Amino acid sequence: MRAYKIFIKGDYNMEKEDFLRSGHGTEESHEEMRKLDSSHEDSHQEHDHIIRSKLDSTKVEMEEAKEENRRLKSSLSKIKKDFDILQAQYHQLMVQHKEPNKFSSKGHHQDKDEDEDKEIVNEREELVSLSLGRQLKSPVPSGLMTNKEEKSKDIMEEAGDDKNLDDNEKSSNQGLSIGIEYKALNNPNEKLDIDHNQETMSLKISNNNKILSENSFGFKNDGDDNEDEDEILPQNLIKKTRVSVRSRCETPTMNDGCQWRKYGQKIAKGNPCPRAYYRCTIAASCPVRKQVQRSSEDMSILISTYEGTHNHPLPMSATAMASATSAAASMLLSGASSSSSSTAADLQGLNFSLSSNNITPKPKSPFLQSSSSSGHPTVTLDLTSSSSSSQQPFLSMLNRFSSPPSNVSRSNSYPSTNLNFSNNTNTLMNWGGGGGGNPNDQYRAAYSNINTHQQSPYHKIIQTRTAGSSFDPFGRSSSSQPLQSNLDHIGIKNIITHQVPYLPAETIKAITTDPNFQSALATALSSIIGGDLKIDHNVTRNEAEKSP
DNA sequence: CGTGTTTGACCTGCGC
DNA sequence: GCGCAGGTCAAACACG
Repeated sequence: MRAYKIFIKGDYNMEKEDFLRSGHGTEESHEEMRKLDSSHEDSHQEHDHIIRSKLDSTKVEMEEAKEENRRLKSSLSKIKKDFDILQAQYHQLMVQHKEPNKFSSKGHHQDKDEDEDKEIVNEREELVSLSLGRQLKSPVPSGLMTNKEEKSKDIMEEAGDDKNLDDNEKSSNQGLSIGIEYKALNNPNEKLDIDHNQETMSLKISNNNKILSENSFGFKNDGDDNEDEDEILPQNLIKKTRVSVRSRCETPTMNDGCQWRKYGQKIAKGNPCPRAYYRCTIAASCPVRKQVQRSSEDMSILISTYEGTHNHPLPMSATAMASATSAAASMLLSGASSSSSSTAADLQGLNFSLSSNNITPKPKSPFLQSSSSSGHPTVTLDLTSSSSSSQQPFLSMLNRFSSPPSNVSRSNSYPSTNLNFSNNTNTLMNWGGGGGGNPNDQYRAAYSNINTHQQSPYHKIIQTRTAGSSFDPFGRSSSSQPLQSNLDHIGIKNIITHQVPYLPAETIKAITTDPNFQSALATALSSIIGGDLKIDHNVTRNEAEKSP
């Protein structure tokens, strides 16, 4: 029996010879040989049968694969249809918003020809920088624009996608554009590459008719311009705006992806906990500072205050933080420049509200917090509020956008914005995980949620991009992205078709309706959430709204 | 030995 | 002008 089995697998002739050599030369052995031959036929048939069965199974698998392909094709076509519809709706919306804003955004640069508009549009579309807030197409911001930004602009003009021109132009007509884009500094042609070792970010903020301020939280490609801008820009007469992040963290410092060096420590008045001073060490000349202090009210709350502008490429996890702080800064600055009335906008369930006057101290929105630290206008990202719905932290977090934080200081010295990204998980403490390491890994980490939680609410935000083009969450144009990226547009309709109920201030409206802003914010949020949170894919926004 | 932290001294801005 | 508090500097120290 053992020999038969060997025949099936092995060399029949060899086994037969061995069998003869083994001394079986009698009739009995002949009988055995006949049995062996017949068994060989049986084994051969068995072999054929196995092959046939394998073929059948392979055919079945192929059929399944074909069916899967058909399903994917159909879903893709459906997505494309949805996308087209949404694109049209977005166009319609933007046209509606375009008319009233036309004057303010183009009022003082009507002499600019259309080519320049398109140029800037392309720039806005493809800038490596994080462009937050309102940006005007005037010679003034060109002074703000660093050489590298101009280079990137040129690069983008080369690689510009005319498909997106209309949308971006409409956005820019509102004087607002928020986007994060990356480029390879050394090789512009690698702009679309996933490798972001050389990615840089910058942030430019300007008003419709005047530059508000060089934002302190974005990332410029050339930090040497800081001083010049400080001299040029009147808004820099006020102290640098800060972003304060309140979070529950047991560790001495919050991992925000940047590398910091401690240079001082002080016992601040009114707080027994010492305040630590850090500066960014990724680049020697980086002016960014960070203060870390525990709250006197709740020792478990860590308050990290950021100030300054990075002048170097950042790790992906740090850019996520930058996105969040930039969004907060944008809120602050837009609020400071807009009318005194409170403003609000509904962004995919994120009730972005903002009020910006120094006259009415009481905030009408969760984001209005008039706080100032040493005369610095301060934006507070509050990550500290506890949540009972741990299963859907992000949804809860979104919902808490409409509830004012209870533990934010307030004063009237400067306008301040408070973003309540409340959550009860310590995963928030890790902005993308790891204080450095391979930027690609961080990039993948930041994307992990996006790719695996396509139905999650923030994923829908992340995937909302300017119509006609495919962007990754960091704003890079990625029309050549693989299928996954295209599929990621699934959620786009949820944001565009969601009508903004009331838009008192066009600035906030423009900010919150700008897909680039949504992307930047979502990027930050996705990094906040990290890979630890499991978002229920089946949760709808209505369900999210039900949660407390 | 290089890098990061600690800590007292010093500088600066603001309010009185 | 003075005092206070926030912020920064830099030498000493610790650590891998």
